[in-house]
Amino acid sequence: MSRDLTERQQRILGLVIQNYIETGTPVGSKTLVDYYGLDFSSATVRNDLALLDELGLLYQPHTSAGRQPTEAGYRYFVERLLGEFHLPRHEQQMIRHQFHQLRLDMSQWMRLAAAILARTSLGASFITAPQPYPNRFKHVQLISTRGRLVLMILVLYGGEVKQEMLALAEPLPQARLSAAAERLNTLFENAEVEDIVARLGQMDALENDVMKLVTDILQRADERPFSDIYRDGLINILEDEGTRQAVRLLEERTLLADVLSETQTSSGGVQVVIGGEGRWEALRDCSIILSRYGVADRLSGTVAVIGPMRMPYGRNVAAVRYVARVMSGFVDDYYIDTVTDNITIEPQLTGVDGND
Amino acid sequence: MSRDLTERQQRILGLVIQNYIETGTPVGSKTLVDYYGLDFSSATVRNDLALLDELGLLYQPHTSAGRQPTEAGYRYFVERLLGEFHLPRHEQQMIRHQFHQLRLDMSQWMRLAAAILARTSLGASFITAPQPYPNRFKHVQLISTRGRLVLMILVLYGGEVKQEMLALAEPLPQARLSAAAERLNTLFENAEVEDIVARLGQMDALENDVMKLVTDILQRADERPFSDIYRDGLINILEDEGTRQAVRLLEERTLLADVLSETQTSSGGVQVVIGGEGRWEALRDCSIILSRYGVADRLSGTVAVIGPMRMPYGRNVAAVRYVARVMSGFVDDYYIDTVTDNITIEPQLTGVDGND
DNA sequence: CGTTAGCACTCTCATTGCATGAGTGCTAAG
DNA sequence: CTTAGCACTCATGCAATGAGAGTGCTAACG
Repeated sequence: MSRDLTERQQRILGLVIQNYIETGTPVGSKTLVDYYGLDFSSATVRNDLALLDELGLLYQPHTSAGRQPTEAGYRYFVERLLGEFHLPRHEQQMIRHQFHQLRLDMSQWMRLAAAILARTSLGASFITAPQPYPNRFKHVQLISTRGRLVLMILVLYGGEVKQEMLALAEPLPQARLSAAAERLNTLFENAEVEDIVARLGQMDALENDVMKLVTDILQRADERPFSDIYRDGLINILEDEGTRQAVRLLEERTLLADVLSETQTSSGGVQVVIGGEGRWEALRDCSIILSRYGVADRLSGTVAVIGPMRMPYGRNVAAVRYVARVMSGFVDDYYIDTVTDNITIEPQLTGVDGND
Repeated sequence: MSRDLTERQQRILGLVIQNYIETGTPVGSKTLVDYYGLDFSSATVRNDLALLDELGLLYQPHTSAGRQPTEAGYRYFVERLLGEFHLPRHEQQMIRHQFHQLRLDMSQWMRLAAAILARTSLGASFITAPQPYPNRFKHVQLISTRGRLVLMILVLYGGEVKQEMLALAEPLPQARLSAAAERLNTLFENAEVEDIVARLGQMDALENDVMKLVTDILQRADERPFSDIYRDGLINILEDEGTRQAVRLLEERTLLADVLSETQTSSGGVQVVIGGEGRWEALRDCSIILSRYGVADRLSGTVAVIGPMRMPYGRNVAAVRYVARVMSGFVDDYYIDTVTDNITIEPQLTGVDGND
């Protein structure tokens, strides 16, 4: 850490990592010189390797083996050596094209986003639905079904639609239900949970039941975020025992919530979590590339790629950034909001400019 | 196949399979006699083993090893040797209790059903949403959002709720949208796709646009069924290379659709697919236990457990059967339908009675 | 004729020893 | 500071070996 690396040392570090990412085997001084036609000798390289080893950026799995990157090595690589990289134009085009095949439905977009990332990264991917903050009431609809059962459909600002059955004390005609819904819609337009809670008990039984259920749903949505999530490419990370553990992240909502809340606290940069950062055992051998998307502070979700620590960072960061940007565009264009001066999240890699 | 097995041979076959399921290692004649205190000698057992081997029910991985079941062996076991088995009362109670903690929402039920099966089977599980047949229009709602954008919410008989944005030619006030929705609701009450298609072009522009989108959605739902599916317990099947392949089934919708359409053609029995039945390469080393649930022929989904061929069939069949029954109850009680004389699917194992 | 004891035989699996070679660190010279 | 040379280390692959589990077969038995 302390002193900065010389240019040659940086170059050697970069080549080791690049080669290790390609081949998966520890890389030695001779390989390095031969393969990349370096204009200094293997002995020189050895000296630098020893230094990088001492700095904790590289290590050898055993005495007579070549070097491979440590977590710190990857981190140095990602933060300082990874140049600007964008998806080739035609790939961008293809992605945009696929999105434009779809109709205007967030769940379809999310599914496709996950699929695209899984395919281009050869890792697993996930994407969480844009969470509005705070949740606000937009519209409720009551649909008479059978006997005392009523289907309640709740629309929130942000565009989320929740549905749930409601059992009445006695059957009521659809007209009565529609009237109640209409009244509630004008009464609670744009209300937050607290507003609704405060006014419970001031309505008739039906309306009160409905709004009670609405508050339940809203509170639940706050307590258990990230419930709406699409995954893909699991099959890609099942080969190695190490990456396989990452499936936990995708299956256990608590772990996912934990990771998501500890990262991405800041704005819209692409963030790279390497080797679980010592905090998440299940991610010990994995890296996650994630980015927020949506409308900053108001309506944002996370899109991510998970793969082995040994992954093509340049390419994958670019893919995540691009997909996040496309999704941000959709959210900005099509999502329901009260105001129109949205500021779409523009994913960048920390400190690196993300224009294309 | 030809001749029936003697009682002793059946018993030996059963014990071999039972022991193999427990230990995972090929089981030999001596182990069998010692472990289960059989009242005939190991030589006798050897003779029978040789016969069972010849019949293709058992095989030895190599000359000097014990026997283990073939696919045919498992099949014989499941179909003819597997006695009636039910979940212990307290487990049933616990499961019911967990369901009653939830509110009346199909997606929550499905999520829980998958979770319960994953936990009790120690395998992977999935459950598809009840598919109504045929899809019929119940209710549409148009919600003005921002500019020309309208959120359309479509409710189908069966209770499925679809949402999608609709871009109008020009902005319209909410009152106009509500009026149109109301008209469409009376006009198309209970209509199937064909009815709607037939009447396209007989309405004003707005109504036509809406119903065009509705038909699109309905047709798409028919073409790509099983889109609403919950999985759980993937982590349980990742250890063995063999079972790991089954993840494909859970990730690739086409494969899943293929398997589901080729099985469960009949009514509500619990069905066991062993080793892919020669048809599905990815399932070569797996077994699937599946059951329909819901309302026969009208509104049914599938619930299933996937695990290694070497799985505790008795227990898992019981679990699937029980969960399917509970879910059938929910569908019967709470789902929207035009008629009320539903016939809930009662899962049984083929030929075996499933009352409890 | 079905069952059982005895026995030779087969084949896997774990262990050991050994040779190979990649890659290192160190030293001394350029 | 860089480089050539060299002794050294250690994982890996291969062959040989022994132990043990389990078999099939034969002959005796009720």
